[in-house]
Amino acid sequence: MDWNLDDGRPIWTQLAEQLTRLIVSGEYPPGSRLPAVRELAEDAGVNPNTMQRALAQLEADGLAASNRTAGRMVTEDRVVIDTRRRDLAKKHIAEYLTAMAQLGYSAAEAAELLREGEK
Amino acid sequence: MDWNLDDGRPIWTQLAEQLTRLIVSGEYPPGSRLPAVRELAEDAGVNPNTMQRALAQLEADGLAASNRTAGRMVTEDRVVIDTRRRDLAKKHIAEYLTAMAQLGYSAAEAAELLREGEK
DNA sequence: ATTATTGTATTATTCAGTTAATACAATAAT
DNA sequence: ATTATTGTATTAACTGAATAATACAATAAT
Repeated sequence: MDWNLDDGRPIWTQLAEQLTRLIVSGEYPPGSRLPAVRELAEDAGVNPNTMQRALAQLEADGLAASNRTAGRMVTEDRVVIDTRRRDLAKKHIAEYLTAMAQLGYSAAEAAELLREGEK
Repeated sequence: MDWNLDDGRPIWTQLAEQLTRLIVSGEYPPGSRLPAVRELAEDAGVNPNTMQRALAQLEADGLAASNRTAGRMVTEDRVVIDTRRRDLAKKHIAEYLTAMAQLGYSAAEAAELLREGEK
């Protein structure tokens, strides 16, 4: 997969976000097993330590838990996952509106431009 | 003013973005004089070197130019400014749609949620 | 003419993020 | 029982971002 590690923010932060997206979008279903730390790290082209840090964040968020040698599992709690999905959506909506407002676009204009696709 | 230096990205990047917003939104009109580097730095609570770096970016973008001791002026070229404003808007639109798509929301849903405000 | 203010450049230091190279304990797989 | 794989921890080194402390040249203001 394409990990898209572009902007200047810490890599482990971006990795955590990416993993979170994979979970809330269902590509890593509830209760499923995540790839091993070393495997994920190689796939993303980062140091295992960096990936470990990202995964630690996922655990802190309650999205995953590790069973030591049995690997790491996505939480079975769909409420946690869905809540996270909705919260992220709300965050993106707010950020979009704020960004557009700072450019001088009203909320109505911001919504209208979305419908047009671009311009 | 509130500079909102929050996320983990380099501060000079965020400063440049903030200054750009002030210009494209018209708070720093075309041809007007920008505050001195040291003044801006103090206001933002950052080192003058860091603010200088942000301003260098603005010049590279053609949004401002320095007249040595006469201070630094916003470009008079309204086309440059307006183009930049539109490009930033397009970027935010694309980013919003991408972010929502990664969460599993269609473009229609993303637009709908905007209209509802939240949920 | 003198002074203050401007943008700019330089050097050193600190700090967080990242990589690297291991090491260890637990346990699934054989 | 042995081996391989798992998550985890540790230490060192490197890098870029940021701060700090200056310094300098140009010129507007006095």
